[in-house]
Amino acid sequence: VSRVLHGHDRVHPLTRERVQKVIDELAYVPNASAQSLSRRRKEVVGIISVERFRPQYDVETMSLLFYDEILRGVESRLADEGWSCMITFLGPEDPRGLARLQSLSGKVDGLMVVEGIVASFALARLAERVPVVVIAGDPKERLVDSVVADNRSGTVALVEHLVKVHRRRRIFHVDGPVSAPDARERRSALEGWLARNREGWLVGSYTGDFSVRSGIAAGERIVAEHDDDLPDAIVCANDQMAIGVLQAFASAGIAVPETVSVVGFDDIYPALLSQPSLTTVHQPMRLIGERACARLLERIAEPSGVPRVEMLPTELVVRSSCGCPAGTEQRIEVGRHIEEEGCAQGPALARRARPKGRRGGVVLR
Amino acid sequence: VSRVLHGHDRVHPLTRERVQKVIDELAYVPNASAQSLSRRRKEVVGIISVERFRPQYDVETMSLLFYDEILRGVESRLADEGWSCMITFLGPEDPRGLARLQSLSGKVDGLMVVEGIVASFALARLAERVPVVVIAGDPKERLVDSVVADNRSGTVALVEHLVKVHRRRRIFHVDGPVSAPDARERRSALEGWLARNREGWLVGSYTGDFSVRSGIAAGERIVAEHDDDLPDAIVCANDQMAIGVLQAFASAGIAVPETVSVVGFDDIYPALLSQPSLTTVHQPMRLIGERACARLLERIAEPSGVPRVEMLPTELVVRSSCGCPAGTEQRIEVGRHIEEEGCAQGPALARRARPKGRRGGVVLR
DNA sequence: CTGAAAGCGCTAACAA
DNA sequence: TTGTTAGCGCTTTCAG
Repeated sequence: VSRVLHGHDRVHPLTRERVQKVIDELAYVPNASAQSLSRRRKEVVGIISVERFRPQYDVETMSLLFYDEILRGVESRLADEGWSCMITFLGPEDPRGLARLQSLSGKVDGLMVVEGIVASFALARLAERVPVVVIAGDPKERLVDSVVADNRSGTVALVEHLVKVHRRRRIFHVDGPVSAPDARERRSALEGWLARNREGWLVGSYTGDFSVRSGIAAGERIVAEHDDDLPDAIVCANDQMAIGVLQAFASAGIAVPETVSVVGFDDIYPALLSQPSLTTVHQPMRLIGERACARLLERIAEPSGVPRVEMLPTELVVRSSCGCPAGTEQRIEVGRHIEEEGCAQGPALARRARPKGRRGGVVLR
Repeated sequence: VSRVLHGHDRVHPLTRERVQKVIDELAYVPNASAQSLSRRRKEVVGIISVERFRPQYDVETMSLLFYDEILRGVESRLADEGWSCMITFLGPEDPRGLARLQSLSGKVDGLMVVEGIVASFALARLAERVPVVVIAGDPKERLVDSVVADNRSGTVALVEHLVKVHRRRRIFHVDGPVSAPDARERRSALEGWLARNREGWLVGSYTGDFSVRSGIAAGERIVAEHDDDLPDAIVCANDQMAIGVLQAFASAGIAVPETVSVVGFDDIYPALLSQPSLTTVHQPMRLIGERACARLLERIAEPSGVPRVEMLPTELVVRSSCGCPAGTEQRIEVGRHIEEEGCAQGPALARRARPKGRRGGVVLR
């Protein structure tokens, strides 16, 4: 039955037919647990994503679509392979978190983890047991495979658009939390560009927490402190905060984009509907999911080897909050697809790199 | 090790400690496949949901949030139990569909299927192998367990609000596709109410396909055919179509809600932002997921027994497109939590009710 | 090409 | 309380 089912072995056509008939009659489906046990492969990967419980839809909820798109990307890649996907949502402070991760790790051949949920020590522990790919993590991460969007060139495209096209020179930065790697990337790209180019400079900054609320606070602060001398442009680390700034400015009667430009990052749905519609940067979420999954499958097939960081291009989405005419919606791809080698000496990887009886570095396919 | 890990058996405290120490040192996690094989239980359930690939966010995409919320409900229920969840997205015409379902059914203890993806013959086949719960299916379904929102009382609440509060008597109905059970429920509830109450009556209807586009078509048709004598209210089978109608009316210069009311169903996010904001009915998606999952777990524990339909209350969301003042946002729970017995004689269930070598009715745990 | 049998890693029943 | 062992259902040698 096994031989017929998988078609690998040579089986006499008549036998095959006879067996197949019974398979069909019984609607036989093999027990996956037994298969996995025997094959030492479960053909299942796990993805750990963020839980956020919200009773009502709002702008914050919409940013969750980000994760749902990643999931869809992962699943579609997996479907091509005949594998399946287990999903676990974890809150930032879930007390059962570790236990759930552990239990999950026994049910899968590999794990994908969305940045910001799993503490790095837990990540290292997981990585000792199964291959792990980090999604949207720190591109400086050298110990685990990761797939990220190119936040830097997205930011640069945004600033260049502001400065070169709209001549907005005095930039105010609404930053994200220091703990968020993507906020870090965006900030450092912004600062780097401003340091290299005399045409624009920073007139102030505010550290928010990625929420609309903190964007409103930033906007109010700007109005209060720079009222006589508003910045030319507000560069926000994400769309939620940009929407908050827009709201604060609307309340204060400040015209966007006439008086000041506002731009965001992420391209969440409400950014499209805001007044004025928000110029932002789009991340290829679905592609991120697909690539992360592809990378994980490679790692499962070949656990040894150096971890890599894969960086995906983003899209500058030009709408009207930057100063372009209302109704504008132009998408420009920025950045390129980069793959960088990490560091083979990392502790997490070091152990994984030498599975029983194998020297690292050998490419097996 | 097994005894220590699960704590069931009496193990000497010293032995337990000694064993636990090694477990910790090795960071031992049991192989779930071997456990499942031995226990005859995988502690995994599958959920089959709809795939819809959309390169850009728009109103249609937002309606997908519906499914994502269900998934989150399922997962949270499962987490309480220490079980895991496998997700499969299926397109309506996926040629690999059957194969994927089959393969999935070998990996799980039970399946939840979102209405409208799996043909009923395939559903029956699945139900022979594993317990199946249908989500948002036809409440007339008597052969499989199902969990649905109470579309009927939601519709009734909507119409009563329109007729009794706003005196909108001449109703136009923008219907959903005949194949959709929820559209069917909403339609028949509307017709039933109108038949029983003389205060309102139908002046026309249009059959759409749940898309914004078809809503626009409906709106244009209404404008063209009823221009001199517009209906008092347009009752749409979902929010997307209501938004389409709103758009068509805006283009035609028809004032909503002054001249005519428009209401939707589902409470998708863009309904909140439409001009005017849409009065609609909210379904408790997350709860639907939780209840469906709970029901499935019960069925897995006790496969025999009569299938049930569980109906969850909805919320009337009163905003301004019905005629209430702009800025209104009132939520009123309607309908009650109902559980109805299905038919134990159904073929799908009949076979499941007697697993090999067992007479039904024996509770095994 | 087909049949037989040794595991895969675990649980649970039984013996000690 | 602890040790031993027979499966769980499948894949994959190895013999024939």
